[in-house]
Amino acid sequence: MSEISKVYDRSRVPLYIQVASVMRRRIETKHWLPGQKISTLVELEREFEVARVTIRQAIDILREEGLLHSQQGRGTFVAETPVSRYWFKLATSWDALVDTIKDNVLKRIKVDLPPQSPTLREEEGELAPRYIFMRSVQYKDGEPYGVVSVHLADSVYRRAPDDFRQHPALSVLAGLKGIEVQEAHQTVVIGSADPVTAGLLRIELGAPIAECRCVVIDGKGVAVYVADIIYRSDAIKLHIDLLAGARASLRTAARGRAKGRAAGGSQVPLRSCN
Amino acid sequence: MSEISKVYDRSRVPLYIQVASVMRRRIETKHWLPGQKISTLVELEREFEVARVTIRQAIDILREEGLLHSQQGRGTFVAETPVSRYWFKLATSWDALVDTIKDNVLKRIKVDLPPQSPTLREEEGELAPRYIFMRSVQYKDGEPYGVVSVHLADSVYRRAPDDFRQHPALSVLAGLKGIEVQEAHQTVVIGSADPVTAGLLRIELGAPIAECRCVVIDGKGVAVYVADIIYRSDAIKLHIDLLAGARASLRTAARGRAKGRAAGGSQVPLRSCN
DNA sequence: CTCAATTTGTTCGTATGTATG
DNA sequence: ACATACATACGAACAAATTGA
Repeated sequence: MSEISKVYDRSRVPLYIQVASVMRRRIETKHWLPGQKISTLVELEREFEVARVTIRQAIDILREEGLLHSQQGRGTFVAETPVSRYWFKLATSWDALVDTIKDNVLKRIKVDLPPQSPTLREEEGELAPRYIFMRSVQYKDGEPYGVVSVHLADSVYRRAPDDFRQHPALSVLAGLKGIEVQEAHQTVVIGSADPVTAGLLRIELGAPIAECRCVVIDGKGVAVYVADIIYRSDAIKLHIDLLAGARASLRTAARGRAKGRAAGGSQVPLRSCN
Repeated sequence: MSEISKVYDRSRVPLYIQVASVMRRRIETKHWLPGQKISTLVELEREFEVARVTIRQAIDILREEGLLHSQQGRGTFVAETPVSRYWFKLATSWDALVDTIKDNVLKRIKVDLPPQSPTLREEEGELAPRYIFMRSVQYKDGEPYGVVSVHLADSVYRRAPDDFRQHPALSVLAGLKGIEVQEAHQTVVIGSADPVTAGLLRIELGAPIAECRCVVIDGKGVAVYVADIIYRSDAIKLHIDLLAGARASLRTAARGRAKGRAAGGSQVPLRSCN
């Protein structure tokens, strides 16, 4: 048995779907450029070590998706205008997070059996006595890309019920006076869509998703905001500035030394150490 | 047509695999608790609106994975010791990154046609004149979980060729004197495995993966280290302290006021340069 | 202990989908 | 396009183990 068929065998997914997913990826990663003619059926047959019909089935899928178009006698070509992916930048700081969500387009979803309170891990603070539960779907260009399920401490909710009903909870929370935020963190893992999520995001059951959990802990150690956010995996991108901490320190230090001086330019001096 | 079968129809993946993935998720999210008896076949039949045999096939998959076990006449139960997933914490700062990889278990892979130099985007700095290309696979408990493809500037490589051959490039780089790091960032998106990656990581073709790109830019604006790292999606977890920037500022400000006080504990003083 | 209800395990027939040559 | 082989999915019927009345 050849190397490549061992890879296929690892999967229970039909061959032509696997082949399609590989070709789709080549287009997305610009390995196959827009407008370019892709390999001939014969070449693909040899490369993937599958029958011609299987290649054709894979190409059919991508044609339906608008990623390829074929012309008899000429060949198969990559579409000129591939869909843009990974447009949503996951926030990595409080300010960025509040900023990105402040003018989100979202639609509230009714939940039949709202959970009374969130289930917290040890490091996620203490439970508040009462929570409000809300769920909404985020849209871009009419396409859903995220589902947000929020547990908001009732005490916080009562401060501005109308605002919380109409606007993203976190941005309302950030604007409230007198709330001391002791901790705010977000964890991200990759999971797969359950039927409810798949329905809301209009993706396949079991399709990869990014599961984000965002917890805000107040000055007393109480988790006042607990959000489970699920994004389509092809919508999001994460950009981490590995030197951000150092940069922030420098900025503050500089500010401390020469008070009021701007942190100057886009470049930072940094790392001449070692 | 019912709601749920609409969801199924969106996918070309076999039904029993979809059902299995939903049930797997319930176990992972503790919706079904360890040791608990899950719904009977008849109930599951009704819930998923599929035939009994299909439910059985799904359960068979999870039994093979060690997540479920059934007993005739009693029922089907969630395993007591579900496999731990998401154990690898993706680093979000330079120090954490250097720290996590410094004693990695990895195996070098020979690459037939190493690319001459990386393809950089605008924000990723200037190309160095020459690069060395290396690829390795990272293991935990004999299981592969990551593939690292590194382009290292030749000028840097020559500083310590032996070290670079034997140890993770980034930790060697971090230890080199006189290298000024101007930028270091990492972007993460979710993709799907191509045949080569699937083979190396022993996952299905098209299975979800985390694609990380890590770029280090030196003082002259040259990208000296460009790594494409691919992780199995079920291996990694990302923890973001949203207040890290603010915290770092505070820390430095405090240090500025009371000069010379050690940053305490086993933590490296770090970045006290400049 | 037996009986009935419950629950998983197995098998058949049929129809359609997948993959090859 | 065709013939062949195997996988997927359904519904139904029956067998075997477990439980509790």
